[in-house]
Amino acid sequence: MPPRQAIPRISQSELDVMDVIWSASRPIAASDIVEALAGHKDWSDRTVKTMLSRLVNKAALKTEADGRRYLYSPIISREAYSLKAARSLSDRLFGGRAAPLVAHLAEGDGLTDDDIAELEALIESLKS
Amino acid sequence: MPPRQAIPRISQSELDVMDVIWSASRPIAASDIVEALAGHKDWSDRTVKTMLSRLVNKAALKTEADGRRYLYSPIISREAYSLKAARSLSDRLFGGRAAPLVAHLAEGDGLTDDDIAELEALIESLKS
DNA sequence: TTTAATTGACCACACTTGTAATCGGTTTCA
DNA sequence: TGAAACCGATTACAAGTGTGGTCAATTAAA
Repeated sequence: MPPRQAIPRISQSELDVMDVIWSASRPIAASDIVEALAGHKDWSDRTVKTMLSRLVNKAALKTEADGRRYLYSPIISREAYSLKAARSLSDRLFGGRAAPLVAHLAEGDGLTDDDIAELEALIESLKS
Repeated sequence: MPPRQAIPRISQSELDVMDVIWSASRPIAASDIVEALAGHKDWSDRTVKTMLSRLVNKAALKTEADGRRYLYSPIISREAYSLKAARSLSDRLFGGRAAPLVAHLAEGDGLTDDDIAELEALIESLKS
């Protein structure tokens, strides 16, 4: 049995950092992460560095040396994390049932026509 | 404009307490909450009391006196909280789109046939 | 009526999170 | 070649969280 990968708890802000790294889809340097975040987050570069260390510590990221700096890449995939988060929300608040969750999202214009079409196709494909 | 109810951040453990109170659907005493949690949570009653105070502080619960004790009831409804949480998850991890979220839940036997049927009916009703 | 149990109020303490500052070693540019 | 810039490591510090202890008042029981 391989040591099953436990998915660590990733905080809100840490998730913003993970997002950049997931999107990069290749090992990426801290400076590039800082730059990518600069648009929508008003963080000092030290703050981003702290997040990176913490994420490495909790085994969400790994590093490889590149000269005197590191390149960061995910250990936890976006898929794995999203799955865990979705499952946990659904279990915790909707008794594990997807329909009420979707119904909730639908309330208050939460779903566009495209969403609905997409969902319909998905349901169709699940019925087999 | 009525002072729009801001939904406070409720932590994981606090949510367990809220769950009991939501399920009670009537004002409920601390001792009953402790008892209800005893099954699946290994908490001291002091711990539960602390949660209750914090929840009252963050305006998620209100109290009414009943003799020398309090009865607790929700200010935040389960609906409101669930909606907020679902919306936030969907935005943060799935770009606000419901279909990938449902697709994720579907992976790994996340959805039963009943779920799928229910979803289908829901989708049908949304198409209008 | 003295004692034990109950209740909310207040206090404690380590860990996490958000948000950095400082330090000590490299580079690189003037 | 000496100063400036850059990098990761280490440290800081307040607020939030998980978990529970102490206290004072009250009530119920012996």
